[in-house]
Amino acid sequence: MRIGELAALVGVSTRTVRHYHYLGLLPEPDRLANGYREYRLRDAVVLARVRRLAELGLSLDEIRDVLTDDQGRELRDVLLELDADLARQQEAIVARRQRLAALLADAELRPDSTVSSDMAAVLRDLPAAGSKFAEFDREVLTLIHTAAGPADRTSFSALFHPLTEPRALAQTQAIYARLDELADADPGDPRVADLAGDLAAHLPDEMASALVASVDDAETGHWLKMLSQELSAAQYEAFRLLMIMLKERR
Amino acid sequence: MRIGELAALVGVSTRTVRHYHYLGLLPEPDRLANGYREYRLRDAVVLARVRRLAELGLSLDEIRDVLTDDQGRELRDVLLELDADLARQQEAIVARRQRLAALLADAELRPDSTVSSDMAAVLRDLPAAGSKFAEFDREVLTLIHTAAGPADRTSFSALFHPLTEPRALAQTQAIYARLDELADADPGDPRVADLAGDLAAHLPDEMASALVASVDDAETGHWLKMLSQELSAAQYEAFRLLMIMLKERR
DNA sequence: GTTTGACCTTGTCGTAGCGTCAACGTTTCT
DNA sequence: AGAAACGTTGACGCTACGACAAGGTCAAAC
Repeated sequence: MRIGELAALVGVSTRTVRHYHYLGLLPEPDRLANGYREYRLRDAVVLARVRRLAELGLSLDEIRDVLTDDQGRELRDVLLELDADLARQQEAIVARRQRLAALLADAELRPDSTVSSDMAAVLRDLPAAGSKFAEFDREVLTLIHTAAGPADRTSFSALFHPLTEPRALAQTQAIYARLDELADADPGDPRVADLAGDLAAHLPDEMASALVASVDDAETGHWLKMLSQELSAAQYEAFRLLMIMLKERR
Repeated sequence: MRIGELAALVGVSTRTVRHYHYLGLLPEPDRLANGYREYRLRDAVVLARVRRLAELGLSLDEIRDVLTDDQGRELRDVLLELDADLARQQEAIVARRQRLAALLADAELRPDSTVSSDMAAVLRDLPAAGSKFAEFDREVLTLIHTAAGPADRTSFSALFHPLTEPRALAQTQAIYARLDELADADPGDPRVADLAGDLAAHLPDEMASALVASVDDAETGHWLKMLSQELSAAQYEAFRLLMIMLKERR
C-alpha cells in the first residue's frame, strides 16, 4: 500500500499521515527503491486507532501517550479527564447560547444587555435610544459593573435606580437629550447653566452626596476625572456648575 | 490610563490589548512623550465591548466587522450564525460524550467498541482477551467496517456472526489460542496441519465459499494478500493449507 | 518516444489568539 | 542610587493540519 491508498482507506489526507509520522504517532514504514513509503495492514490499523481517538477529542499528544503507555490505566484516566473537559465545554456553550438568546430577544440588539443581577434592571431601563450621551453612560456603567466588586455593584445600581423609575424616566430622558445638544455648544451657552440647575434638582439626595464625596476620594475621584475628560467643553462646564450646586446643597 | 491599568480594568493581559491594536479592533491611542500609550475611558469601553463579544464566541475578525459596520443588521446575522454554530458544536460534544460513555462502560476499555450496528455485536462477542491474533482480527474488522460501504458491512458481519454464537464461541477461542502458538513456530510444525484441519471444520460453509471466492476477486483478493502478509511463516502455511482444503470442499 | 496526468518526495508558510521570552528604556519606591 | 515594576517593539511557540512550491516516478495515451 502506498500513502494515498492508506489515507483513502482510513479517510484522512496524505498530509495527515505524514504529520502523524512527524509526531511519532505512526511509525515510518519501509521505503521502496524509489523512496515511496510502503505500508502494511498494521499501519492502517494503527492509523485507524489514532483517528478514532482523535475524533473523540483527544489531542495528538495525549494519543501518543496512550499508544506508547498502552496499558489501560492511562487510557481510562485520559478518557475520564476528557469527559470532564467536554462537560465543561458543554456548560460553557449552554451559557453562551443563553446570553445569545437574551441578546437576540432584545429588539434593539444592544450588546451590553448581557450583565446580570440588579444592574441589569438599570441598564434595561436607562433610555439609550438615540442619545449618544446615554449610550455612553450605559457602556460606562456596564464597564464599572464588570470591573467592580459585588459591593460596589449593588451600591451603584441603588444610586442609579431612582433615575429609571417610571415617574422620573421622562425627565431623565429629557436631560439626556439636552446633554446631547451641548455636545457642540459653547461653554458660555445659556443652556449650560439651565441644564445644570435642572439636573441638580433632578438628582436624588443620595446620588448628590455620593457625587460630592467621590471628588475627594482617591479611587472614585480618579474615575470621575476620567469620565469628565470625555465631556465636551460645554458639558464639562455644566458638570462643574452642577458640582458647585451640589456642594452648596450639602 | 496606561496599558497595564486598562488591561487590569477590563480583565485581559497587556499582550491582548496590543494584539487588538495590531488587528485594528482597538484604535491606537495617543502616545505620551516617553512613547507610552495613554488610554481614555472610551478605549476601556470599546475594549470591554470587544471582550463581551469575544466571550460569546465570535472570532476577532467577526468582531471587527461588527464594530466597523456597526449597524445592527450585521450584528444580528452574525449572532444568528454563531448560535447555529454553537448548536452544532453542542451536538458534536453530546455525540462524543456518548461514545466516551460507551467506551468507559466497557470494562475492558477496548478503543474499538465505538462502531455501530450489527458489526458491533460481532466485535463485542469476538474473544479478544489475551489473544494477539484475535485482537488484530478485531482491529482489522473494525477497519473494514469503517472503510467499507453499508452493503459490505452487513455481509461481513453475517459471515462472522456464526463464529461468535454461544455454541461455537469456545471453539473459536481455542483456535485463536492455537493460532497464537504458531506465531514463532516452524512452518513444518505438525500443529500447523492440525490447526488447518480443525479450522476448516470449524468454518461455516458460507464463510468457506466466501473465502475461496475472495481469492479470485481483484478487490477482496488484494485485501486477503495484505492480511496474509501479517501472518508469521507457520500461520501463513496454515492459511495456505486451509485454502486448499476449502477449495477441495467446494 | 514522449507527453500527460496521477502519484510520490521534502520543505515552507499560514491559520487564531494570544503566552512567553528577549533586549531594552522609564517610572517609581525605598 | 539601585531595584522593582512598569513600558516599548520584535520574534518565536502552540494545534492539527491545508495549501502551496519544486521537484522525482510511474503508467497509460498519443
